[in-house]
Amino acid sequence: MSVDDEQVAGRRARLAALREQGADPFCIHRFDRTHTSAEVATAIQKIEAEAPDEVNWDEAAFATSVCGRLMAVRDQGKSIWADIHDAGGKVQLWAGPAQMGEEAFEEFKNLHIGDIIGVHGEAFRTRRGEPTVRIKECVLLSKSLRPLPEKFHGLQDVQLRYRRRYLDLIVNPEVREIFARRTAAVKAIRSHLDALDYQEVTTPMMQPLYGGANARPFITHHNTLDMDLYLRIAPELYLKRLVVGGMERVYEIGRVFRNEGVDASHNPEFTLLEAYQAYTDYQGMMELFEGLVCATAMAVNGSLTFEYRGQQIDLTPPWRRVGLLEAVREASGVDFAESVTDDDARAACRDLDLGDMQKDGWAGLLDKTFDRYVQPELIQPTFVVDYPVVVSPLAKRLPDRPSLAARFEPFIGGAEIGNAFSELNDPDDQRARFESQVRAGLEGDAEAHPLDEDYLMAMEYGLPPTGGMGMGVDRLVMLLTGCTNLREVILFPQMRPEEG
RNA sequence: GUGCCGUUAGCUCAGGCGGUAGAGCAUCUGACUUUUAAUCAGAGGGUCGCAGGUUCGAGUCCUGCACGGCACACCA
Repeated sequence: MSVDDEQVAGRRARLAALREQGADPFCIHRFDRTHTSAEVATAIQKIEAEAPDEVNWDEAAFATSVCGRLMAVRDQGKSIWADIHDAGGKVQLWAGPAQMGEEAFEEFKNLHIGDIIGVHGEAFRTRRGEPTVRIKECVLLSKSLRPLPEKFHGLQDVQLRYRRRYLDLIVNPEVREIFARRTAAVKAIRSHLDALDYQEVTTPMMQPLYGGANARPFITHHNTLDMDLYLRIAPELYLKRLVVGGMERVYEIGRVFRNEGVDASHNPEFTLLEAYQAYTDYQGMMELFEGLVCATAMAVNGSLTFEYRGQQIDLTPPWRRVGLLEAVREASGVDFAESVTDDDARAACRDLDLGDMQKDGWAGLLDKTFDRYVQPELIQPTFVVDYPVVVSPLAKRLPDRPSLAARFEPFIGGAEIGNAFSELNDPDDQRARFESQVRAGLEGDAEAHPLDEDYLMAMEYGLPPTGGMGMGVDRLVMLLTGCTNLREVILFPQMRPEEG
Protein backbone atom coordinates (compact mmCIF):
# COMPACT_ATOMS: atom_id res chain seq x y z
CA MET A 1 0.00 0.00 0.00
CA SER A 2 1.47 3.34 -0.99
CA VAL A 3 1.76 6.06 1.57
CA ASP A 4 -0.74 8.08 -0.41
CA ASP A 5 -3.28 5.33 -0.13
CA GLU A 6 -2.42 4.98 3.53
CA GLN A 7 -2.98 8.63 4.36
CA VAL A 8 -6.00 8.99 2.11
CA ALA A 9 -7.43 5.76 3.52
CA GLY A 10 -7.07 7.07 7.07
CA ARG A 11 -8.93 10.25 6.20
CA ARG A 12 -11.61 8.35 4.29
CA ALA A 13 -12.02 5.96 7.22
CA ARG A 14 -12.64 8.95 9.46
CA LEU A 15 -15.19 10.32 6.98
CA ALA A 16 -16.94 6.97 6.86
CA ALA A 17 -17.11 6.90 10.67
CA LEU A 18 -18.65 10.35 10.73
CA ARG A 19 -21.24 9.34 8.14
CA GLU A 20 -21.98 6.30 10.27
CA GLN A 21 -22.73 8.62 13.19
CA GLY A 22 -24.96 10.78 11.01
CA ALA A 23 -22.41 13.59 11.05
CA ASP A 24 -21.48 13.83 7.37
CA PRO A 25 -19.53 17.10 7.04
CA PHE A 26 -20.51 17.42 3.40
CA CYS A 27 -24.16 17.78 4.46
CA ILE A 28 -23.42 21.08 6.17
CA HIS A 29 -24.51 24.05 4.06
CA ARG A 30 -23.28 27.09 5.92
CA PHE A 31 -21.45 28.44 8.92
CA ASP A 32 -22.28 31.85 10.32
CA ARG A 33 -18.99 33.40 11.31
CA THR A 34 -18.88 36.48 13.47
CA HIS A 35 -15.20 37.31 13.02
CA THR A 36 -12.49 36.66 10.49
CA SER A 37 -9.02 35.94 11.85
CA ALA A 38 -8.08 39.58 11.31
CA GLU A 39 -11.26 40.79 13.03
CA VAL A 40 -10.52 38.66 16.10
CA ALA A 41 -7.12 40.34 16.42
CA THR A 42 -8.62 43.79 15.89
CA ALA A 43 -11.36 43.19 18.47
CA ILE A 44 -8.75 42.05 21.01
CA GLN A 45 -6.64 45.15 20.37
CA LYS A 46 -9.70 47.34 20.80
CA ILE A 47 -10.47 45.85 24.22
CA GLU A 48 -6.86 46.32 25.28
CA ALA A 49 -6.82 49.91 24.06
CA GLU A 50 -9.93 50.75 26.10
CA ALA A 51 -8.79 49.07 29.33
CA PRO A 52 -7.25 51.34 31.95
CA ASP A 53 -4.86 48.61 33.14
CA GLU A 54 -3.88 45.20 31.92
CA VAL A 55 -6.86 43.21 30.61
CA ASN A 56 -7.97 40.20 32.63
CA TRP A 57 -8.76 37.80 29.81
CA ASP A 58 -10.55 35.38 32.17
CA GLU A 59 -13.28 38.00 32.30
CA ALA A 60 -12.81 39.95 29.08
CA ALA A 61 -12.91 37.03 26.64
CA PHE A 62 -15.74 37.54 24.14
CA ALA A 63 -17.94 35.16 22.21
CA THR A 64 -16.92 34.53 18.63
CA SER A 65 -17.43 32.14 15.73
CA VAL A 66 -14.52 31.64 13.35
CA CYS A 67 -13.85 29.24 10.51
CA GLY A 68 -11.07 28.21 8.17
CA ARG A 69 -8.66 25.47 7.19
CA LEU A 70 -6.86 23.59 9.96
CA MET A 71 -3.16 24.08 9.19
CA ALA A 72 -1.29 23.16 12.39
CA VAL A 73 -1.97 21.13 15.53
CA ARG A 74 0.20 21.24 18.64
CA ASP A 75 -1.10 18.45 20.83
CA GLN A 76 -0.13 18.49 24.50
CA GLY A 77 -2.46 15.80 25.74
CA LYS A 78 -5.08 17.61 27.81
CA SER A 79 -4.51 20.83 25.88
CA ILE A 80 -4.30 21.28 22.14
CA TRP A 81 -3.21 24.38 20.25
CA ALA A 82 -4.14 24.63 16.60
CA ASP A 83 -4.08 27.20 13.80
CA ILE A 84 -6.77 27.80 11.23
CA HIS A 85 -6.14 29.90 8.13
CA ASP A 86 -8.75 32.05 6.41
CA ALA A 87 -8.51 34.47 3.48
CA GLY A 88 -6.97 37.23 5.56
CA GLY A 89 -4.57 35.32 7.81
CA LYS A 90 -4.67 32.87 10.67
CA VAL A 91 -5.97 32.57 14.19
CA GLN A 92 -4.93 30.22 16.96
CA LEU A 93 -7.41 27.85 18.59
CA TRP A 94 -7.19 26.29 22.02
CA ALA A 95 -8.97 23.06 22.81
CA GLY A 96 -9.33 21.48 26.25
CA PRO A 97 -11.79 18.93 27.70
CA ALA A 98 -13.03 21.32 30.41
CA GLN A 99 -14.29 23.88 27.87
CA MET A 100 -15.72 21.64 25.17
CA GLY A 101 -16.43 18.38 26.99
CA GLU A 102 -14.53 15.08 26.96
CA GLU A 103 -16.37 13.63 23.99
CA ALA A 104 -15.96 16.66 21.73
CA PHE A 105 -12.32 16.91 22.76
CA GLU A 106 -11.72 13.34 21.60
CA GLU A 107 -13.51 14.16 18.33
CA PHE A 108 -11.22 17.17 17.89
CA LYS A 109 -8.22 14.85 18.07
CA ASN A 110 -9.60 12.98 15.07
CA LEU A 111 -9.30 16.02 12.80
CA HIS A 112 -6.69 16.05 10.06
CA ILE A 113 -4.55 18.92 8.89
CA GLY A 114 -6.34 20.43 5.93
CA ASP A 115 -9.86 19.95 7.32
CA ILE A 116 -12.19 22.94 7.09
CA ILE A 117 -13.70 23.64 10.50
CA GLY A 118 -15.91 26.15 12.21
CA VAL A 119 -15.51 27.02 15.89
CA HIS A 120 -17.75 28.68 18.44
CA GLY A 121 -15.86 29.91 21.47
CA GLU A 122 -14.33 32.81 23.30
CA ALA A 123 -11.56 35.01 22.01
CA PHE A 124 -8.70 36.12 24.25
CA ARG A 125 -5.00 36.76 24.16
CA THR A 126 -2.63 34.14 25.59
CA ARG A 127 0.21 34.88 27.98
CA ARG A 128 2.54 34.52 25.01
CA GLY A 129 0.56 37.23 23.25
CA GLU A 130 -1.25 35.19 20.61
CA PRO A 131 -4.89 36.02 19.76
CA THR A 132 -6.70 32.76 20.43
CA VAL A 133 -10.19 31.29 20.37
CA ARG A 134 -10.95 28.94 23.26
CA ILE A 135 -13.17 26.26 21.72
CA LYS A 136 -16.62 25.61 23.15
CA GLU A 137 -17.91 23.82 20.08
CA CYS A 138 -16.19 22.68 16.91
CA VAL A 139 -17.91 21.71 13.66
CA LEU A 140 -16.24 19.88 10.80
CA LEU A 141 -17.42 21.77 7.70
CA SER A 142 -15.50 19.85 5.05
CA LYS A 143 -13.23 16.83 5.26
CA SER A 144 -9.85 17.07 3.52
CA LEU A 145 -9.15 13.67 2.03
CA ARG A 146 -5.59 14.29 0.84
CA PRO A 147 -2.49 15.27 2.80
CA LEU A 148 -1.25 18.83 2.23
CA PRO A 149 2.32 19.73 1.29
CA GLU A 150 4.78 20.34 4.09
CA LYS A 151 4.07 23.31 6.35
CA PHE A 152 7.56 24.73 6.68
CA HIS A 153 9.03 24.60 3.17
CA GLY A 154 5.65 24.89 1.47
CA LEU A 155 5.25 23.59 -2.06
CA GLN A 156 8.48 24.06 -3.99
CA ASP A 157 7.98 21.89 -7.07
CA VAL A 158 7.31 24.41 -9.84
CA GLN A 159 5.21 22.05 -11.90
CA LEU A 160 2.96 21.18 -8.98
CA ARG A 161 2.69 24.84 -8.02
CA TYR A 162 1.28 25.75 -11.45
CA ARG A 163 -0.70 22.58 -12.09
CA ARG A 164 -2.35 22.60 -8.64
CA ARG A 165 -2.33 26.30 -7.95
CA TYR A 166 -4.82 25.81 -5.10
CA LEU A 167 -2.13 23.96 -3.12
CA ASP A 168 0.34 26.72 -3.87
CA LEU A 169 -2.19 29.23 -2.53
CA ILE A 170 -2.92 27.16 0.59
CA VAL A 171 0.66 26.68 1.71
CA ASN A 172 2.65 29.57 0.17
CA PRO A 173 1.38 32.85 1.62
CA GLU A 174 3.65 34.96 -0.59
CA VAL A 175 1.79 33.63 -3.65
CA ARG A 176 -1.53 34.89 -2.30
CA GLU A 177 0.21 38.21 -1.73
CA ILE A 178 1.38 38.46 -5.36
CA PHE A 179 -2.13 37.87 -6.67
CA ALA A 180 -3.55 40.38 -4.21
CA ARG A 181 -1.11 42.91 -5.67
CA ARG A 182 -2.15 41.92 -9.17
CA THR A 183 -5.77 42.59 -8.25
CA ALA A 184 -4.77 45.97 -6.80
CA ALA A 185 -2.96 46.77 -10.07
CA VAL A 186 -5.99 46.02 -12.24
CA LYS A 187 -8.22 47.98 -9.89
CA ALA A 188 -5.84 50.97 -10.07
CA ILE A 189 -5.79 50.86 -13.88
CA ARG A 190 -9.55 50.83 -13.94
CA SER A 191 -10.05 53.67 -11.49
CA HIS A 192 -7.37 55.80 -13.18
CA LEU A 193 -9.15 55.50 -16.53
CA ASP A 194 -12.61 55.86 -14.99
CA ALA A 195 -11.48 59.09 -13.34
CA LEU A 196 -10.41 60.37 -16.77
CA ASP A 197 -13.94 59.71 -18.10
CA TYR A 198 -12.99 56.67 -20.14
CA GLN A 199 -15.83 54.24 -20.70
CA GLU A 200 -15.06 50.57 -20.09
CA VAL A 201 -16.43 48.31 -22.81
CA THR A 202 -16.31 44.68 -23.88
CA THR A 203 -15.80 43.71 -27.50
CA PRO A 204 -15.79 40.32 -29.24
CA MET A 205 -13.19 37.76 -28.30
CA MET A 206 -14.38 35.55 -31.15
CA GLN A 207 -13.84 37.46 -34.38
CA PRO A 208 -14.53 36.54 -38.01
CA LEU A 209 -11.28 38.35 -38.88
CA TYR A 210 -8.39 39.07 -36.54
CA GLY A 211 -6.24 42.17 -36.42
CA GLY A 212 -4.70 44.91 -34.34
CA ALA A 213 -1.36 43.19 -33.78
CA ASN A 214 1.18 41.06 -35.58
CA ALA A 215 0.56 37.56 -34.28
CA ARG A 216 -0.76 34.19 -35.33
CA PRO A 217 -4.29 33.53 -34.07
CA PHE A 218 -6.09 30.53 -32.62
CA ILE A 219 -8.91 29.28 -34.82
CA THR A 220 -12.20 27.89 -33.54
CA HIS A 221 -15.47 26.90 -35.15
CA HIS A 222 -19.10 27.87 -34.62
CA ASN A 223 -21.33 24.92 -35.38
CA THR A 224 -24.72 26.44 -36.19
CA LEU A 225 -23.28 29.39 -38.09
CA ASP A 226 -20.91 26.84 -39.65
CA MET A 227 -18.05 29.29 -39.72
CA ASP A 228 -14.51 29.51 -38.43
CA LEU A 229 -13.82 32.24 -35.92
CA TYR A 230 -10.55 33.58 -34.56
CA LEU A 231 -9.81 34.18 -30.92
CA ARG A 232 -8.81 37.82 -30.86
CA ILE A 233 -5.16 38.82 -30.87
CA ALA A 234 -6.17 42.38 -29.91
CA PRO A 235 -9.39 44.37 -29.38
CA GLU A 236 -7.98 47.34 -31.32
CA LEU A 237 -10.12 47.35 -34.45
CA TYR A 238 -13.37 47.03 -32.49
CA LEU A 239 -12.43 49.76 -30.03
CA LYS A 240 -11.72 52.15 -32.89
CA ARG A 241 -15.09 51.32 -34.42
CA LEU A 242 -16.53 52.56 -31.11
CA VAL A 243 -14.59 55.81 -31.45
CA VAL A 244 -16.12 56.17 -34.94
CA GLY A 245 -19.46 55.66 -33.18
CA GLY A 246 -18.83 58.64 -30.92
CA MET A 247 -17.48 56.96 -27.79
CA GLU A 248 -14.65 59.40 -27.46
CA ARG A 249 -12.81 57.66 -24.65
CA VAL A 250 -13.00 53.88 -24.40
CA TYR A 251 -10.94 51.15 -22.85
CA GLU A 252 -11.01 47.41 -22.42
CA ILE A 253 -9.07 45.20 -20.04
CA GLY A 254 -9.27 41.69 -21.32
CA ARG A 255 -7.73 38.52 -22.48
CA VAL A 256 -6.12 38.20 -25.90
CA PHE A 257 -4.81 35.01 -27.46
CA ARG A 258 -1.67 34.64 -29.51
CA ASN A 259 -0.61 31.34 -31.02
CA GLU A 260 3.09 31.49 -30.31
CA GLY A 261 5.75 30.04 -28.04
CA VAL A 262 5.48 29.73 -24.27
CA ASP A 263 8.33 30.98 -22.09
CA ALA A 264 9.13 33.15 -19.10
CA SER A 265 7.59 36.23 -20.75
CA HIS A 266 4.94 34.69 -23.04
CA ASN A 267 1.69 32.91 -22.21
CA PRO A 268 -0.71 32.08 -25.07
CA GLU A 269 -3.49 34.01 -23.34
CA PHE A 270 -2.66 37.19 -21.52
CA THR A 271 -4.34 40.32 -20.23
CA LEU A 272 -4.13 43.43 -22.34
CA LEU A 273 -5.31 46.95 -21.64
CA GLU A 274 -6.21 49.04 -24.66
CA ALA A 275 -7.42 52.64 -24.43
CA TYR A 276 -8.45 55.09 -27.16
CA GLN A 277 -9.02 58.81 -26.85
CA ALA A 278 -10.41 60.96 -29.63
CA TYR A 279 -8.83 64.31 -30.46
CA THR A 280 -5.42 63.49 -28.98
CA ASP A 281 -2.30 61.91 -30.40
CA TYR A 282 0.58 59.73 -29.29
CA GLN A 283 1.98 62.54 -27.17
CA GLY A 284 -1.26 62.44 -25.19
CA MET A 285 -0.85 58.67 -24.90
CA MET A 286 2.60 59.15 -23.36
CA GLU A 287 1.07 61.20 -20.58
CA LEU A 288 -1.65 58.60 -20.14
CA PHE A 289 0.97 55.87 -19.96
CA GLU A 290 3.02 57.68 -17.32
CA GLY A 291 -0.09 58.34 -15.25
CA LEU A 292 -1.34 54.77 -15.53
CA VAL A 293 1.93 53.10 -14.66
CA CYS A 294 2.55 55.45 -11.74
CA ALA A 295 -0.97 54.90 -10.36
CA THR A 296 -0.47 51.17 -10.69
CA ALA A 297 2.93 51.27 -9.00
CA MET A 298 1.47 53.21 -6.08
CA ALA A 299 -1.31 50.63 -5.74
CA VAL A 300 1.09 47.68 -5.90
CA ASN A 301 4.15 49.02 -4.07
CA GLY A 302 3.10 52.33 -2.51
CA SER A 303 6.07 53.94 -4.25
CA LEU A 304 7.29 55.11 -7.63
CA THR A 305 10.63 53.39 -7.13
CA PHE A 306 11.22 49.66 -7.01
CA GLU A 307 13.92 47.10 -7.57
CA TYR A 308 13.96 44.68 -10.48
CA ARG A 309 16.68 42.09 -11.06
CA GLY A 310 19.00 44.07 -8.82
CA GLN A 311 18.35 47.39 -10.59
CA GLN A 312 16.76 50.39 -8.90
CA ILE A 313 14.01 51.77 -11.15
CA ASP A 314 12.38 55.19 -10.78
CA LEU A 315 9.04 55.77 -12.50
CA THR A 316 8.79 59.49 -11.74
CA PRO A 317 7.58 61.33 -14.90
CA PRO A 318 8.47 62.61 -17.37
CA TRP A 319 10.12 59.54 -18.82
CA ARG A 320 13.02 59.71 -21.24
CA ARG A 321 12.12 59.79 -24.95
CA VAL A 322 14.45 58.53 -27.66
CA GLY A 323 13.94 58.14 -31.39
CA LEU A 324 14.11 54.51 -32.50
CA LEU A 325 16.55 55.15 -35.36
CA GLU A 326 18.69 57.49 -33.25
CA ALA A 327 18.88 54.99 -30.39
CA VAL A 328 19.87 52.21 -32.76
CA ARG A 329 22.48 54.42 -34.45
CA GLU A 330 24.03 55.42 -31.13
CA ALA A 331 24.13 51.91 -29.74
CA SER A 332 25.22 50.02 -32.86
CA GLY A 333 26.75 52.59 -35.16
CA VAL A 334 24.32 51.66 -37.94
CA ASP A 335 22.08 54.40 -39.35
CA PHE A 336 19.06 52.67 -40.84
CA ALA A 337 17.83 56.01 -42.19
CA GLU A 338 20.68 55.88 -44.69
CA SER A 339 19.82 52.39 -45.88
CA VAL A 340 17.06 52.13 -48.43
CA THR A 341 17.01 48.54 -49.58
CA ASP A 342 17.25 45.24 -47.73
CA ASP A 343 20.70 44.74 -49.25
CA ASP A 344 21.87 48.14 -48.01
CA ALA A 345 20.78 47.23 -44.51
CA ARG A 346 22.48 43.82 -44.58
CA ALA A 347 25.69 45.45 -45.74
CA ALA A 348 25.50 48.07 -42.97
CA CYS A 349 24.94 45.37 -40.33
CA ARG A 350 27.69 43.00 -41.52
CA ASP A 351 29.91 43.76 -38.52
CA LEU A 352 27.14 43.46 -35.92
CA ASP A 353 26.51 40.41 -33.77
CA LEU A 354 23.08 39.50 -35.15
CA GLY A 355 23.47 35.86 -36.12
CA ASP A 356 21.96 34.72 -39.39
CA MET A 357 20.70 37.74 -41.38
CA GLN A 358 19.80 35.97 -44.63
CA LYS A 359 16.05 35.94 -44.01
CA ASP A 360 15.86 39.48 -42.65
CA GLY A 361 14.92 42.55 -44.60
CA TRP A 362 15.42 46.18 -43.59
CA ALA A 363 12.72 46.12 -40.92
CA GLY A 364 13.81 42.76 -39.54
CA LEU A 365 17.42 43.91 -39.20
CA LEU A 366 16.33 47.13 -37.50
CA ASP A 367 14.28 45.07 -35.07
CA LYS A 368 17.13 42.66 -34.38
CA THR A 369 19.65 45.45 -33.90
CA PHE A 370 17.30 47.21 -31.49
CA ASP A 371 16.69 44.01 -29.51
CA ARG A 372 20.38 43.21 -29.34
CA TYR A 373 21.94 46.62 -28.70
CA VAL A 374 19.29 48.97 -27.35
CA GLN A 375 16.53 47.18 -25.46
CA PRO A 376 18.68 45.55 -22.72
CA GLU A 377 19.91 49.02 -21.74
CA LEU A 378 16.42 50.50 -21.32
CA ILE A 379 16.24 49.95 -17.56
CA GLN A 380 14.76 53.31 -16.52
CA PRO A 381 11.34 54.01 -18.07
CA THR A 382 11.85 55.12 -21.65
CA PHE A 383 9.58 55.89 -24.58
CA VAL A 384 11.13 54.72 -27.82
CA VAL A 385 9.41 56.88 -30.46
CA ASP A 386 8.83 57.13 -34.19
CA TYR A 387 8.76 53.65 -35.68
CA PRO A 388 8.97 52.95 -39.41
CA VAL A 389 5.57 52.94 -41.11
CA VAL A 390 6.35 49.54 -42.65
CA VAL A 391 6.17 47.91 -39.21
CA SER A 392 3.24 50.07 -38.04
CA PRO A 393 0.29 49.28 -40.31
CA LEU A 394 -2.32 51.02 -38.11
CA ALA A 395 -0.39 54.16 -37.12
CA LYS A 396 -0.48 57.64 -38.59
CA ARG A 397 2.51 59.05 -40.49
CA LEU A 398 4.65 61.86 -39.10
CA PRO A 399 3.80 64.94 -41.22
CA ASP A 400 7.45 65.90 -41.75
CA ARG A 401 8.86 62.36 -42.09
CA PRO A 402 6.17 60.28 -43.84
CA SER A 403 8.19 57.06 -43.73
CA LEU A 404 7.93 57.14 -39.93
CA ALA A 405 4.82 56.63 -37.81
CA ALA A 406 3.71 58.61 -34.77
CA ARG A 407 4.20 55.58 -32.56
CA PHE A 408 6.05 54.66 -29.37
CA GLU A 409 6.78 51.68 -27.20
CA PRO A 410 7.51 52.11 -23.48
CA PHE A 411 10.32 50.08 -21.92
CA ILE A 412 10.96 49.47 -18.23
CA GLY A 413 13.62 47.21 -16.79
CA GLY A 414 14.61 46.14 -20.30
CA ALA A 415 11.10 44.87 -21.04
CA GLU A 416 8.59 46.22 -23.54
CA ILE A 417 5.36 46.83 -21.67
CA GLY A 418 3.16 48.36 -24.36
CA ASN A 419 2.63 50.04 -27.68
CA ALA A 420 0.85 53.25 -28.66
CA PHE A 421 0.31 55.54 -31.58
CA SER A 422 -1.64 58.26 -33.25
CA GLU A 423 -4.29 56.17 -34.98
CA LEU A 424 -4.28 56.11 -38.75
CA ASN A 425 -7.65 57.55 -39.84
CA ASP A 426 -7.09 57.95 -43.60
CA PRO A 427 -9.09 55.06 -45.08
CA ASP A 428 -7.21 55.15 -48.38
CA ASP A 429 -3.81 54.93 -46.67
CA GLN A 430 -5.20 52.22 -44.37
CA ARG A 431 -6.36 50.21 -47.39
CA ALA A 432 -2.91 50.52 -48.95
CA ARG A 433 -1.28 49.39 -45.68
CA PHE A 434 -3.62 46.40 -45.43
CA GLU A 435 -2.84 45.49 -49.03
CA SER A 436 0.88 45.57 -48.33
CA GLN A 437 0.24 43.37 -45.27
CA VAL A 438 -1.65 40.93 -47.46
CA ARG A 439 1.32 40.86 -49.87
CA ALA A 440 3.65 40.19 -46.93
CA GLY A 441 1.32 37.38 -45.89
CA LEU A 442 1.47 35.84 -49.34
CA GLU A 443 5.25 36.06 -49.17
CA GLY A 444 5.22 33.96 -46.03
CA ASP A 445 4.78 36.39 -43.11
CA ALA A 446 2.46 34.30 -40.91
CA GLU A 447 1.79 37.29 -38.66
CA ALA A 448 0.72 39.80 -41.28
CA HIS A 449 -2.73 41.43 -40.97
CA PRO A 450 -5.59 40.24 -43.13
CA LEU A 451 -7.55 42.95 -44.97
CA ASP A 452 -10.58 44.01 -42.95
CA GLU A 453 -13.18 45.59 -45.29
CA ASP A 454 -15.64 46.13 -42.48
CA TYR A 455 -13.09 48.12 -40.52
CA LEU A 456 -12.23 50.17 -43.61
CA MET A 457 -15.90 50.96 -44.08
CA ALA A 458 -16.12 52.23 -40.50
CA MET A 459 -13.10 54.42 -41.12
CA GLU A 460 -14.72 55.81 -44.28
CA TYR A 461 -17.53 57.18 -42.12
CA GLY A 462 -14.87 59.20 -40.28
CA LEU A 463 -12.54 58.35 -37.39
CA PRO A 464 -11.53 61.50 -35.53
CA PRO A 465 -7.85 62.07 -34.86
CA THR A 466 -7.27 59.59 -32.05
CA GLY A 467 -4.53 58.43 -29.74
CA GLY A 468 -4.49 54.78 -28.75
CA MET A 469 -2.44 52.60 -26.45
CA GLY A 470 -2.03 49.02 -25.37
CA MET A 471 -0.32 47.74 -22.25
CA GLY A 472 0.57 44.22 -21.18
CA VAL A 473 -0.98 43.96 -17.74
CA ASP A 474 0.76 40.71 -16.80
CA ARG A 475 4.17 42.08 -17.75
CA LEU A 476 3.64 45.27 -15.82
CA VAL A 477 2.55 43.30 -12.73
CA MET A 478 5.58 41.07 -13.18
CA LEU A 479 7.87 44.09 -13.10
CA LEU A 480 6.18 45.75 -10.15
CA THR A 481 6.13 42.57 -8.05
CA GLY A 482 9.72 41.65 -8.88
CA CYS A 483 8.75 38.38 -10.55
CA THR A 484 11.06 37.12 -13.29
CA ASN A 485 8.62 34.60 -14.76
CA LEU A 486 5.24 35.60 -16.22
CA ARG A 487 3.75 32.41 -14.77
CA GLU A 488 4.21 33.79 -11.28
CA VAL A 489 1.55 36.43 -12.01
CA ILE A 490 -0.88 34.22 -13.98
CA LEU A 491 -3.01 31.99 -11.74
CA PHE A 492 -3.28 29.11 -14.17
CA PRO A 493 -0.50 29.38 -16.74
CA GLN A 494 -0.66 27.18 -19.80
CA MET A 495 1.15 23.84 -19.26
CA ARG A 496 1.64 20.74 -21.30
CA PRO A 497 -0.36 17.76 -20.04
CA GLU A 498 1.71 15.69 -17.65
CA GLU A 499 1.42 12.42 -19.57
CA GLY A 500 2.05 12.11 -23.31
C1' G B 1 14.19 24.49 -31.84
C1' U B 2 19.49 24.02 -29.44
C1' G B 3 22.52 23.54 -25.01
C1' C B 4 22.94 22.78 -19.74
C1' C B 5 20.38 21.12 -15.36
C1' G B 6 16.39 18.60 -12.72
C1' U B 7 12.67 14.35 -11.87
C1' U B 8 14.11 9.42 -5.15
C1' A B 9 8.10 8.45 0.44
C1' G B 10 1.99 12.75 0.24
C1' C B 11 5.61 17.27 0.78
C1' U B 12 10.94 19.24 1.43
C1' C B 13 15.46 17.04 0.48
C1' A B 14 20.16 13.50 1.25
C1' G B 15 22.04 9.24 -1.27
C1' G B 16 31.16 9.36 -2.43
C1' C B 17 34.02 4.34 -6.69
C1' G B 18 27.63 0.17 -9.30
C1' G B 19 26.40 -4.12 -4.09
C1' U B 20 18.58 -5.16 -2.04
C1' A B 21 16.98 3.00 -0.24
C1' G B 22 17.64 7.54 4.21
C1' A B 23 16.17 12.12 7.17
C1' G B 24 12.63 16.06 8.54
C1' C B 25 7.45 17.34 8.04
C1' A B 26 2.89 14.62 7.28
C1' U B 27 0.32 9.65 8.80
C1' C B 28 -0.46 5.85 12.84
C1' U B 29 0.53 4.38 18.41
C1' G B 30 1.97 6.18 23.27
C1' A B 31 3.45 10.45 26.93
C1' C B 32 2.56 15.54 28.06
C1' U B 33 -2.76 21.67 30.41
C1' U B 34 0.58 28.15 27.46
C1' U B 35 2.06 25.86 22.49
C1' U B 36 3.08 28.56 17.83
C1' A B 37 8.48 24.67 12.54
C1' A B 38 5.78 22.41 20.16
C1' U B 39 8.66 18.40 22.49
C1' C B 40 9.80 13.12 23.69
C1' A B 41 9.42 7.56 22.54
C1' G B 42 8.01 4.08 18.80
C1' A B 43 5.72 2.24 13.99
C1' G B 44 4.11 2.05 8.96
C1' G B 45 4.97 4.14 4.22
C1' G B 46 9.25 3.57 -2.20
C1' U B 47 7.71 0.52 -9.82
C1' C B 48 14.07 5.92 -7.36
C1' G B 49 9.73 10.09 -14.14
C1' C B 50 8.94 6.18 -18.39
C1' A B 51 11.25 2.52 -21.85
C1' G B 52 15.42 0.03 -23.39
C1' G B 53 20.80 -1.20 -22.84
C1' U B 54 25.65 -2.50 -20.29
C1' U B 55 26.62 -5.61 -15.89
C1' C B 56 26.68 -11.38 -11.75
C1' G B 57 24.24 -6.92 -9.83
C1' A B 58 21.74 -0.12 -11.79
C1' G B 59 18.67 5.24 -7.80
C1' U B 60 23.91 5.41 -9.46
C1' C B 61 26.81 4.09 -16.02
C1' C B 62 24.86 4.45 -21.53
C1' U B 63 20.72 5.48 -25.23
C1' G B 64 15.87 7.11 -26.27
C1' C B 65 11.31 9.38 -24.58
C1' A B 66 8.06 12.53 -21.28
C1' C B 67 7.47 16.76 -18.20
C1' G B 68 9.78 20.99 -16.06
C1' G B 69 13.70 24.92 -14.96
C1' C B 70 17.60 28.23 -16.85
C1' A B 71 20.22 30.31 -21.07
C1' C B 72 20.24 31.15 -26.21
C1' A B 73 17.33 31.18 -30.71
C1' C B 74 12.41 32.09 -32.71
C1' C B 75 8.38 35.31 -31.74
C1' A B 76 5.79 40.96 -30.69
